Amino acid sequence: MLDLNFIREHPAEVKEALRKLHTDAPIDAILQYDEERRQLLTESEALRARRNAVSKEMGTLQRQLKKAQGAERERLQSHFAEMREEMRQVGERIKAIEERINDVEAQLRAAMLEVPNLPHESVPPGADESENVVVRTEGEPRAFDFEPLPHWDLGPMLGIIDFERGVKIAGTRFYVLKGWGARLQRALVDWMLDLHVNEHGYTEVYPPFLVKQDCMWGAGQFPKFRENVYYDTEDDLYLVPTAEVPLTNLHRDEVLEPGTLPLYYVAHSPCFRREKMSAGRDTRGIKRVHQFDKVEMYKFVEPHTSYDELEAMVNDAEDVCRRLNIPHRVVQMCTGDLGFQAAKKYDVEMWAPGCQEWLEVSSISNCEAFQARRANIRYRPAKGEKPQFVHTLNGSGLALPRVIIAIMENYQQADGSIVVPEVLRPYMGGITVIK
RNA sequence: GGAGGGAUGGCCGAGUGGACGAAGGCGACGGUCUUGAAAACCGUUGUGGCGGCAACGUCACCGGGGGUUCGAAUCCCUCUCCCUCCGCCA
Repeated sequence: MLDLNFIREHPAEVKEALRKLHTDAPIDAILQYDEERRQLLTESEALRARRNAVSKEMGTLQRQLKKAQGAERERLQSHFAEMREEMRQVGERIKAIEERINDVEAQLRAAMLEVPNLPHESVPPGADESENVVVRTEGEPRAFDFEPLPHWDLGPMLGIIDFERGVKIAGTRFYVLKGWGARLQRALVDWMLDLHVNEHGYTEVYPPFLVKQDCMWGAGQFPKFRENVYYDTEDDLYLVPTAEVPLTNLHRDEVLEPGTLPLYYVAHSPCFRREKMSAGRDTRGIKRVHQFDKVEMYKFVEPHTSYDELEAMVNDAEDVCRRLNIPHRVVQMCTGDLGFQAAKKYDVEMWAPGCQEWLEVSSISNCEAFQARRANIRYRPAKGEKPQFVHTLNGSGLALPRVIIAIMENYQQADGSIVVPEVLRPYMGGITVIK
């Protein structure tokens, strides 16, 4: 959510920024609702002030009435009745105006929730992903003396990925990891969590994987990704599409006291996505599936530090690639590919020689105060000062089935076996090859 | 799932439909006293909206929402959460 004051004071700037994002949002409606809301508010408050004053008088009058006698009593009584009648009418007007205010506020809020975040000035302009910018590439693609196979061939050959049974159990885009495949995933999760906790300073979190609807709005998943989440209608609970959702909401409606920031969290969670919007894309293998595991990094920071924190988080994700010894590159999203929440975003991609493509294994965003405003997460800069919105950042560290793809395809040997990356061997019972 | 009990400021805790943004206490902050500290005493001590350059004014907020009333922390309905007991359960 953007700052309403900012929209009010710089409407042209906001509209220009939205043009760069190649999206649209109901800015004029927002301005109109805002104007009407403030007008109505002034009116109802004046009426309330009047009612408060008269009510006070009536209290005093009633006490006098108890002692009064004869004509004096009657005079007071009729005065009281007059006031009561006037206040009854004032009450009705207040009620009518406030109904209208509720209505306008609901529409204003709904419109505000539709507006995406605005891009940071350092974001390159561009219409879509074709105009993203490769910032750097690290690591040399391995030279094969045989034709490297894609993971959808290697997996079944080794008996570590079972596509047919996944489909039998849960339908298309589901899969089963078995034996060393399942173990490889568990090893990766453990190793990545240990890395971020021990060397990058994050605190491990085990959050709920089902969340209330508020959380989806707070993290900015709704309204845009409504179609893409699984949910339980009976209890109105939503399966998390990423641990970013519960992590964002960890400090919802809180004021963090001075000295608390920055907060770094890391959580492993399953992620559930219906992938409705991507129907028909990436149908082979485990690149795009309905259920996958991910290790997610999340930061709550003071605004003036958030862009340094973003670079640091990108580095934390790259560190995973480096230690696995898999070539990767960092891509900066252009304005047209920023998504809904981010002011600035990088993707980290691993090279997959089997399917011959760069696999997005991480997406790292600075959301600035966008999520903080939606979820009402503030901090107190110093004792006695007013609370302000924090900046939030999120990034995968990393997304699992894709890292498994990259390991399988990069570490495969001519006989179809897969060498276990050195850093993972302690987590794999010491084995060196999956065969 | 069943039966009861509860939710008031940073915390504890009072509150008869009008004097209540709310007693009292604790804590925190400022001050007096003191060489310094403690104690004692005095004072301050929430958030948000709207208007205003500002001082300030005004409105809202006693778990959330609705209702009754001229007027609600107080009465009614409803939801949520917490506690106790019973049942079930990894």
